[in-house]
Amino acid sequence: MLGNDYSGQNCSIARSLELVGERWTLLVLRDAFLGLRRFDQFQRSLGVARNVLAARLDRLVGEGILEKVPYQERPVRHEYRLTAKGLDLWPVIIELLRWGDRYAAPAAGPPIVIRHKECGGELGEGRVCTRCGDRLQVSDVRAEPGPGAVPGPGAVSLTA
Amino acid sequence: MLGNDYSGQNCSIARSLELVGERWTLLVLRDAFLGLRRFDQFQRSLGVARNVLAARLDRLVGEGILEKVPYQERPVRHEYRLTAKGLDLWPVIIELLRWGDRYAAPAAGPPIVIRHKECGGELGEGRVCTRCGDRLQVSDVRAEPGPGAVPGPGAVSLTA
DNA sequence: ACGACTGGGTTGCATAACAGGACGCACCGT
DNA sequence: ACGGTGCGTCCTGTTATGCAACCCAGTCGT
Repeated sequence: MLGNDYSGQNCSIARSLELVGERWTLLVLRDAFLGLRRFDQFQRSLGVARNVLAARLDRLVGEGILEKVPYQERPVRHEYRLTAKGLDLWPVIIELLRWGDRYAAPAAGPPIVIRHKECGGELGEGRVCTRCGDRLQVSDVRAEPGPGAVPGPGAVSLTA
Repeated sequence: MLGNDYSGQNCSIARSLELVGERWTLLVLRDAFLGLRRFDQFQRSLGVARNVLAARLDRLVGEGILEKVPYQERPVRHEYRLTAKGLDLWPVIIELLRWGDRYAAPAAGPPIVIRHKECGGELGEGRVCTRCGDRLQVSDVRAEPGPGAVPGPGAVSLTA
């Protein structure tokens, strides 16, 4: 970080931002929630410089938000998965998504819609399903292309 | 922003972060939700460089998240207030606060507690009051010093 | 009348972070 | 042997940030 970090703030928001507030970090996490796992997937999806991506992933692993698990030997390859701590950032991501949908979506509508897997209802205020009224967790939903989606290869799964 | 902005992402999260994801911006907004209004209040509270603060406030005013209203003439002095668009960022701030409380709070506990004004219950999951079960809006709550608070002059009001 | 003070900035410089591209390296398929 | 993939590291130039100094209008104390 820069010389003047957010310390001395005694505020949980500042401490959260200290961990996930760096440029690209929340977008890496968004992609992780969308099911991306591997270095190159993140890199292609974000277009971020590879050194910066490596630094962010390392940081997130160091903070226990992602974990690096080998998915093959010879050569050893790792994938980055959300830990419980990382999965708990889901509400933050969702509220950013909702605000962006309301105030910064393309004219066509939101590019992504979050739906309750069970009943197909959309996720609404307070992360409650607008159809059945359940409070939704990350594992209860899937992401679908919305009216403002553009075609192209996109990940879809949202769950771990 | 830097050369490579988050554009080309067609994602509401990226668009949100484009507006509020810069360093200090979300902390400025946190302070605005805590009732701070004036340049010097923000500056003292955050310890941010004055030029950076001026740039962030200008940006937020330009995006319609804050508005600059005069509170005296001769000399003209302005204060920065949250607009409706800005107030709608409350859920984002709250979820960051909750995550930080869970994973990055001091041992003593969270420095700030959000309570339902009417019944005194704490704000819980999904921004629902843990006592009376109401879904809470920004105007329904107040911020109080929590177990991990440190003494000192702090704003408290949370509402506009 | 004069200097100090306050609120609200602007300017200039040094440093840290970022973007972009080249490079490395172990393996795999052919 | 050769090209390709997965995952990075290194180098270099550009951008943003931190920091301190400065400015300006008005107001207050003496």
